[in-house]
Amino acid sequence: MQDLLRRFKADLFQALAHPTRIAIVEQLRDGELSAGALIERLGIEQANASQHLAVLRAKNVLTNRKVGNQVFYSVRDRLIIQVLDIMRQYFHAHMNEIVATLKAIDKADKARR
Amino acid sequence: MQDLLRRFKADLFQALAHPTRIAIVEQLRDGELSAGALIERLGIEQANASQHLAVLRAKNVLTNRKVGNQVFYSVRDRLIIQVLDIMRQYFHAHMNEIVATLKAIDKADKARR
DNA sequence: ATGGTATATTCTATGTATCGAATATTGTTA
DNA sequence: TAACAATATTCGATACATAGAATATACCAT
Repeated sequence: MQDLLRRFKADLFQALAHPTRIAIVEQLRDGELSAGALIERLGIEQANASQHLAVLRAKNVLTNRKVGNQVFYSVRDRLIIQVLDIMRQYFHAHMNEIVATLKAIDKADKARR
Repeated sequence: MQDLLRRFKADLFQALAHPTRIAIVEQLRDGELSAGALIERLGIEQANASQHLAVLRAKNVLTNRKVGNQVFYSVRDRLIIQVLDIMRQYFHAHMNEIVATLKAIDKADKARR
């Protein structure tokens, strides 16, 4: 059981472990949005957005409701948003090192291209 | 910047997105432990533990200090533990569905073998 | 120096995640 | 019904993550 619980948590973290999916959740912080609105705001491919939304749906991070042609998404439980807020605190607490790390990542990224 | 921040958050979630790594962080909740002690408590391969510890170190979730032959690990910032605590709340809030999901996962796992 | 213990790293095989392109589905409107 | 709009799914290529086996490193004791 303890073990299953850990797998569940890991699964949930996995669901959030992508910048685009974080962006989606952040966009939904203040209420629901249609898939189309999300795509527009994030400026990403429709198929890609839909795939990420599917991940978040599968892990029950988001719920959706259909209204005619459109699908509106919202965050199912604000605890998820709370987690993101703590992450923000964490970020502020460790700004210095983090910025250094980010720069390193960015540099590595550019080198790879 | 907003973008880099999201990548940072995603990275941190990624670091926590494995049951073994969650178990490690949970073991360290009340203070530091040596790598050996962790391995013993979790009952996993030495090399595997070391790899997971490397991930957690790389993302600055853990810090370590050497004492002679041994390396003691601890959680760098209790905010991380707070995140896990919120996950626990989340778990309790959605117990029913989660248990169903876990069973499904388990079943799929067994079918795969 | 030699051997032993604790931990880390590298290698390799396998599985999982991601993207964009193409296609399918569902609902709406003419 | 046909055409269109919004969203979802499937596919194929590439990248990333994981486990275990083998090997390396660091420190201690003799």
